[in-house]
Amino acid sequence: MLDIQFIRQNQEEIRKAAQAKGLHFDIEKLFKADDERKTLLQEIEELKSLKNDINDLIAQSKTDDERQEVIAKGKEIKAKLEEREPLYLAAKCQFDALMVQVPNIISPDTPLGKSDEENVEVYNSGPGTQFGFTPRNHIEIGKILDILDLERGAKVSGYRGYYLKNDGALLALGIMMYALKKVTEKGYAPMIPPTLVKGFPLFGTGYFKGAEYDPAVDEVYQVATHDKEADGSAAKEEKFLVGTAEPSLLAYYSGEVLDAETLPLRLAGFSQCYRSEIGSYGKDTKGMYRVHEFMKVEQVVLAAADVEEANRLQEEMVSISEEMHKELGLPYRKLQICSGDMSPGKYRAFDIEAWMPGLNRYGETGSASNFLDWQARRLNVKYKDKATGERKYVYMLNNTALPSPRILISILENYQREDGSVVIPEVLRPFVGKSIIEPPKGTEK
RNA sequence: GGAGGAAUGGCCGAGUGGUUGAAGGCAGCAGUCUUGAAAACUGCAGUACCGGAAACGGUACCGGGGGUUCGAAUCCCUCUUCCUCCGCCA
Repeated sequence: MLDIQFIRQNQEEIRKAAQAKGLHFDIEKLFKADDERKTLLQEIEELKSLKNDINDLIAQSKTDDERQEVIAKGKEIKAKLEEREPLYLAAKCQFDALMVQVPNIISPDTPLGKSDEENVEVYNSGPGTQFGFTPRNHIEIGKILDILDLERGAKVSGYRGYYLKNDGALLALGIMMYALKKVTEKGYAPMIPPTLVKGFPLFGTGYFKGAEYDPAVDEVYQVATHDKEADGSAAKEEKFLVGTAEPSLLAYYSGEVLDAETLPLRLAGFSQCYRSEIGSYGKDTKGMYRVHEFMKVEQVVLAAADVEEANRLQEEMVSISEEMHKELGLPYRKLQICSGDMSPGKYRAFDIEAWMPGLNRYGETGSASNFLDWQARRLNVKYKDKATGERKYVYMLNNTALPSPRILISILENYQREDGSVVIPEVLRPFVGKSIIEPPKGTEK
């Protein structure tokens, strides 16, 4: 969400951003709704002002007749208000619905493009791992090493379900522990946030495509509502499963005014992540590349309202992800996301993609986004500017530190040897307790 | 799951239908006094939205939502959160 004043002052830029992102947004309709809302608001406030005068008139009235006259006047005003108020509410409702759809502007360095094919590679760590044999994919490796079971995963959990077993389980958690330690060293406060949340954190961060949750388009799981209507009280509770720690981490400060001196706030959350993948039927159907639940360490930053500072913090986060890819010895590249591949709220975005030999391509293992104040307005997080004493919305940014299963894919496939065994990257060895994962005895062919 | 209690400004805390955006206190800011500090005294101080170049004016806000009334912090309904006790349980 943006500020209506800002939208009016920067309408050309917003029009351009909407077009570049491939969104259809009628800005004139918004302005009309705003005008209508304001006209009605003024009318109502005037009536209310008259209504408030009644109190004084009552106090001044000396006789009972005078008093009755004033009360009659009050009744008249009340009737007028009752007629106007629904009109105002409808106008405001219309305005709010449009406001929520206004896309954020895009940074000047964002490449224009229609889809992910036009993302721009800004760094490449070099050619992928070379093998003296035909490399296997992580599914085959997982089977040989008895660390991944997709069949039973599907049996128990359903489509895209999986079990990580034995050293696979240790390796997955090791990746998480490694990432959490790394970002903690870099000054990000580690957190284990809730994954079962109310609607507002997801609305606030932009994970609901509209103003309300829509199971037909939103990639979010809704947990069955607990409906107590049977016993007379109509208590309903909507809960959702987060797809990343980002909503929980950012909503932590919702409704608060932060002390400017604490900014930038750097947080890192470890969480299980749930994704319905509702728009991805038939995409990446094999293995654990695209799954319904996985573990991830996510970083977020709440910063002062300064674009350059925010961009710098975004780069700081990306560089931490890059450092981890390097330490893990994974070939990777860095992409700047083009306008058409950016969600409405984003100002500037980068992806990290690790090389996955078994898939013979790069696969997304991280994404760093700068939203400026777009999320902070929805979540209502401000800070008090030290110099002016003014309250401003913070700028919010997020970045994948490491996602467990996708990094696991890249590790298994890059570190595989001809016999199916996998060398464990140095930095993860303390967590697994060994340097090589070998096929269980008696199973090698 | 059962039974009670509570929710007021940054904090504490008055206030049960009419100049209450809200007494009083603490903390905060500015000033007087002081060599400086403390103390004392004086003054200023909430947030959001609308109008305005500004000064300023208006409206709303006493956990959220709804209702009664000419008028609600105050009465009614409802939800949420917190506390206490009992029961149950990882």
